[in-house]
Amino acid sequence: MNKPVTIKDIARKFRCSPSTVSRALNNHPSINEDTRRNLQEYAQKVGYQRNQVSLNLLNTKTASIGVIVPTINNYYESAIIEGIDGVLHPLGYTLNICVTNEQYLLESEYITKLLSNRVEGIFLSVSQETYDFGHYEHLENVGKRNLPLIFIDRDYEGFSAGSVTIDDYHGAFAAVQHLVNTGRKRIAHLKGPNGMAVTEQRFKGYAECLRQYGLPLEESLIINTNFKVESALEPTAQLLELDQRPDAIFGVNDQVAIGAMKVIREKGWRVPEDIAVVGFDNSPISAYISPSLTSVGRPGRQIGEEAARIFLNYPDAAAKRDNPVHIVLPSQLIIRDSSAGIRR
Amino acid sequence: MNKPVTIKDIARKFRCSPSTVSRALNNHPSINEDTRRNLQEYAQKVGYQRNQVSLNLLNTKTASIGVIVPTINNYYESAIIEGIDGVLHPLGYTLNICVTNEQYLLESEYITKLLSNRVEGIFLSVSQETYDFGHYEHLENVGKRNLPLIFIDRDYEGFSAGSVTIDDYHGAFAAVQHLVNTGRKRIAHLKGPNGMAVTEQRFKGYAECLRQYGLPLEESLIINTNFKVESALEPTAQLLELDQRPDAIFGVNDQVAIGAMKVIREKGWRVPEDIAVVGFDNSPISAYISPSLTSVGRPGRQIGEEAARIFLNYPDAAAKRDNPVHIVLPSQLIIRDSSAGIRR
DNA sequence: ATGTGGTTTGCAAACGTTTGAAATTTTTTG
DNA sequence: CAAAAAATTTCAAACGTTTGCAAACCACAT
Repeated sequence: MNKPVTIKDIARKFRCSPSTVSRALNNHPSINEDTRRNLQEYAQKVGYQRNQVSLNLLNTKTASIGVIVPTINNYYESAIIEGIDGVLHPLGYTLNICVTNEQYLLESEYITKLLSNRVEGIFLSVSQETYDFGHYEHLENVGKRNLPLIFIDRDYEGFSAGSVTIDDYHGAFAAVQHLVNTGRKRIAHLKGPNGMAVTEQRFKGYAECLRQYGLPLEESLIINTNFKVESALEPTAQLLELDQRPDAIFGVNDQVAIGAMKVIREKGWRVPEDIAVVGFDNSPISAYISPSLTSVGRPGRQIGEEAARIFLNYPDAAAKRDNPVHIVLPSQLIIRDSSAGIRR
Repeated sequence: MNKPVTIKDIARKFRCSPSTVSRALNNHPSINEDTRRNLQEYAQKVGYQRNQVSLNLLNTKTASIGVIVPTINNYYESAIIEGIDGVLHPLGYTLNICVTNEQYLLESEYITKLLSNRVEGIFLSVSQETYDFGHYEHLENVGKRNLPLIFIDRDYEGFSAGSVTIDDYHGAFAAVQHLVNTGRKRIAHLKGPNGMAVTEQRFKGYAECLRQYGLPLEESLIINTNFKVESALEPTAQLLELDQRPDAIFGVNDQVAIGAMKVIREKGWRVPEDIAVVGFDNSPISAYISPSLTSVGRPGRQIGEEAARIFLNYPDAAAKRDNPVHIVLPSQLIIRDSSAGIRR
């Protein structure tokens, strides 16, 4: 862990000025050919690495941008990051990935850190806690700096910024419509945590679809989960013990749907014959489990790409704080075995 | 996107020196109470954020460390990152997560970037390409700087550095032993890409176990995959068309095992009655699919934690370049339905 | 007035690099 | 050989912050 070699060190060694070394290493034309070669060779030998920190200071820019997400352990989130990186990496930007673990405190801490590290933009998928408590003071300084802020996946209407989200509403609607069309009458919903936009939009799609098809919205058929597979177990068991058992379950995501399927099987019912199951995310595994899972696909990668493009167009009027762009990408129902077969 | 307020701006506004502003904002005792309050209030109002870049330069340290992984879209990798962060975040370190997507070029580029950004340590899980081509020139400058480098998950013997890995060998051995003990005679292996340590260690465990139990090692029963679920489909189909069909399949990871199960079902065979299946990773989903998947668990989080501890102890002799620490954590077989039932 | 002691503020240097302009050295030319 | 031109190198400032040390200011006692 020895000190990095600096341009000054090299200059001292060669009894020349730091300017000369700098120009030599940057192939500046006004440097003598021999000098250039000697300096470059020596720099290479001692493993000189230009100090980017000093450059960032000098240029007052960093070519780095912050990405704050609740979790990375998940197909969808990492697809978003890939999408952002795919657009921004070729342009020389570096991503600064921060994982909040759904905690407001960490989110706030990371915002401060990113601002203080002078990132040139922030992509934010707000944590569950932030949503729950609804306080957005940590974004104030982002506003004061007028730094490009783009909400990804989870939007927050209270703060005027660009956003790229999924049409959860229509995705959910399509899923439930599919269940209705295949003859299901009592469709339960394993809902996410109350208050979150994803959760509520999907719920809305579910509720509205039932309404349009004249089916009742029954409270006993709607139970909260927290997106994790385990959180579906108890609620599903509860559903199966109802006097009027559901004949379909719409899970807020694939994890929950998979958890539900497990319980259904364990209780001796069949999927899809007795109970159809539909998830949300179209995670890679959903096509390979048995029965394969019908699911609503979200174009995670595309979200990231669109968000990156908003960032790149930021100086444009359209993307500005007073009139932010909101992109809503469609989701797509992918029908598989877990909901197959028409019922009469 | 307006310029950040600096300490100089504030000083100009208040007709005082930058030193005074700096001290006031840092609650230095020698600052007049009124001055302090005024300056702090103003700084707060205009959203002043100290410029960490300049501080990093001044102190020639950054309290940030690089983490280079092939992918983050995966339970295991993200558990490792969580582990590292869990230990290092409370101490004020910031992680700089880089995803190589298994490409040597990106890995090399990130190493350079991290060095040049003056990170204080690097955690590296080498990419598949790096492994394949076996060139480690990109690590030379890390060596010259004598910067703490810790291999996580995938070790490379050619470069003297600390490492934390999994005992893949014994994990694989245990998995195959379990299959043998439950009466399986023709155990196939869906191997990973040749040359990678994980792949080869697991293969070794498989091969050695067969040898110890007097079972032949048949080439036709060993086929390569690339860890992804799709990559198991064709190889499994191939296995099922053999004259002497296998009665068990040991997959290099859960994804591959799940892919294999799908094909087995589609061809009309039963798991585990006709063919037992065992995976590797104990990914969260493995307990919830049907049949639930027997798998070898890897303590990802613990890997990250141990690696972080090596980093923290780096000045110690034990962790130094000339005598690096190598920690090998045990893996653990978790038996589920996909391999249940004894056969005679 | 002068000195003492305490409080508060400012100066200047430092971190590593780049870059316009000035200075120096080398080469060319008449 | 001197002058002009060209090639090469150095100087100094800048980015934003901190900090040891010196300076300024104030109140109060002599």
